[in-house]
Amino acid sequence: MSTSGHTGPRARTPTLRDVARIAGVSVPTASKALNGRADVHPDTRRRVQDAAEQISFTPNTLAQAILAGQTGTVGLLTNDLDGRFSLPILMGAEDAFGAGKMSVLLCDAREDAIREQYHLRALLSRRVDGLIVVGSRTDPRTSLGRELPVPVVYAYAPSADDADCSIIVDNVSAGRLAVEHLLGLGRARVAHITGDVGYSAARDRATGAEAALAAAGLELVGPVRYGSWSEAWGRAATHAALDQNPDLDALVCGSDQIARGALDTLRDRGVRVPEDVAVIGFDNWDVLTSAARPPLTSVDMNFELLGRVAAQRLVDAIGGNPAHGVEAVPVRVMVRGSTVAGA
Amino acid sequence: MSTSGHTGPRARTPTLRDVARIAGVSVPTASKALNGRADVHPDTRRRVQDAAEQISFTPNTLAQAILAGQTGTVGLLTNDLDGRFSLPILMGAEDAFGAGKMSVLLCDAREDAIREQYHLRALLSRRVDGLIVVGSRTDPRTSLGRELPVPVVYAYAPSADDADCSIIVDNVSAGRLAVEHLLGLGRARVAHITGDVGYSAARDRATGAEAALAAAGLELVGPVRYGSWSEAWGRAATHAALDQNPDLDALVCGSDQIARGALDTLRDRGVRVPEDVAVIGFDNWDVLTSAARPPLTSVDMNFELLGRVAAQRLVDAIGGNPAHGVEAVPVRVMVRGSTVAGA
DNA sequence: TAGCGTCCCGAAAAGGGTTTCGTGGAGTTT
DNA sequence: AAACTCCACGAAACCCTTTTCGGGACGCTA
Repeated sequence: MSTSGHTGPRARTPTLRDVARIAGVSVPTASKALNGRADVHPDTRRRVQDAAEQISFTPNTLAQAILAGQTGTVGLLTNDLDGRFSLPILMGAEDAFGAGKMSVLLCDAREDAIREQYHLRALLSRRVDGLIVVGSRTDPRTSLGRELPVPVVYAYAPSADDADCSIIVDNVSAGRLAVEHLLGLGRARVAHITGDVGYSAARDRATGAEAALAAAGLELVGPVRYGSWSEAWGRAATHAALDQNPDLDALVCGSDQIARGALDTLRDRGVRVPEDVAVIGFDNWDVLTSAARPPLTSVDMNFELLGRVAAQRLVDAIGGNPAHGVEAVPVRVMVRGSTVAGA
Repeated sequence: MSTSGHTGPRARTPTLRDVARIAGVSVPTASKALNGRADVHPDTRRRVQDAAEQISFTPNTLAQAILAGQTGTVGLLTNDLDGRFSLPILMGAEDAFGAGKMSVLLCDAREDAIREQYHLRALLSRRVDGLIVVGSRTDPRTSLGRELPVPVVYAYAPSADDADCSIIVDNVSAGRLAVEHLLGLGRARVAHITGDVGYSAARDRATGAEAALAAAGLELVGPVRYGSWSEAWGRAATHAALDQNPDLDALVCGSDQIARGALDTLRDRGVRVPEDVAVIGFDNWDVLTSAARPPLTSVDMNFELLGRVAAQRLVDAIGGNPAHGVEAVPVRVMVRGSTVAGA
């Protein structure tokens, strides 16, 4: 019968008291020695450090947190972990926090208000120092309230309460930049195919696109074609757009998926990209853009930066400098072969 | 200059002592009242509950954890948050833990051993009750060691140490199931295009596919075509396969991306799918499969289940029943139009 | 009315760590 | 030798909660 440590009762994790006993000092002295405080004799400090090393002592962060009133943890309350927006935001935030000494508690509420409340209570009882709430759509969401004991930053989906701090992507700018990129390439007959009109992301991008055209004294070719965020819609709408306006020379597609569908239809109809029609998408989702034929130019919404900015604002708020209102993160055009040949 | 309460110094979070004071009882009595312990007069209990409600008291989980020696948190140490494998595993685990009262601390080591050690120390100092380590490849990884003070479950990438507990996807079965699906449809001339030969996932799937053919007295048409996990390779390899074996009637593609490339090439060459050639992919990545023309049949690797199983094994281990060795979760074929017309 | 049992409640300890403050000893000065 | 200073260490208090245990008040019985 094996009685190896591996299967036997797990050894109690060593405490500062163990370190102090081995080093032959009191617990407070051991604490001071390990934390680099003054008033400890160099020889004593070394003995304590050796003892700590010997038993692989790690200070119990929980005990420290109780004293300090700060846990060094933040809650990341997402609503659509599955979606492609939450993940890069989460990565950016994890990155920004991890660089400091913050740890991230992750919860997925899955768009369920009940579950969100449940997780909120759990996070608060764990005494997180702050909270980032990540939405799954750009449409405003209800605030968690002003009475929370910790600061909150809303990411992607802004809070409906302007007193809250929200970090969002700038969809109007994104639409504008997309069109400006096309205009800069000499295109002038631009059509727009996009997703569900119920999404403010779709409406905002259309607004930006039309504004950029208006600034150049132009208009969209044909109506804004709202539909769904799918390749199938991209294919169907592109057929319709070409049928109605055979002379269009650029397509702004509301998402990379729609753009992929558009590319397929253009290819099927023998329309050359980018020579005859330039195509641009949104989101810069690598798996879709780089594999397309030709590779797809896309507006990168900078989700990871958004996550980092949200984390930074939260750290600021925890430090006593809360921000209020909505802040938009800049976007950028990733140029590939669907707008510039050979790019 | 606003001096509203919102921007002022944040109120100290209420403690059990506050509740006790308001209710006019001692702290222990308040504790017993709120925790449903006996030996509390009903009237007293109600007074305490009212007081707690009144100041939105939430017990400090940290203090409870120090007493109990259990924090109710687990560490999720991923290496490729960006990849499409980690996320569903993470979701499954979050789901399984969240249903209990476990909270998840998320860290991303990004394939960096230094960063992994750093995060490991941070998690241990937070006294997590257990750890799930998610790899980014199916190839075995070095163990974190047997001397850790908490149980560890490895997910996706198994530990090289068989004494550890690892949960993996069954790539051999996946390859076998893919071929069996095709054989069941009456196909007999099956070619295999897959990704980087350096990935055990690619080799294992090929092994399973060849085994299933051998069991039916058949062989692969042409060699296993290893390449990269990209649409471009799928397109190129499909051309090569068709040139060498124009009579093939089924393509097993090592990933959905490769399969998308294959579909494009088949379409370009006027080969009908699934009538002339059936195509099957792996991973069942929705954005790729459902948007394909026709929709792509794919082997679902059940990542979310993998995450849930890993979470369950970890909970078992924390409860004193550790599992050892490697456990594979079952996979399943999601049938769509690329193998069965109209499906 | 003395004694006994119940029912509630609170004092004390525990858990791991940090901080404040007091004290003992050694070394220095007059 | 007495007085003083300074260094290094430890006792005690603290953070928040839970658990154990002791005891006061009360009602009931003999």
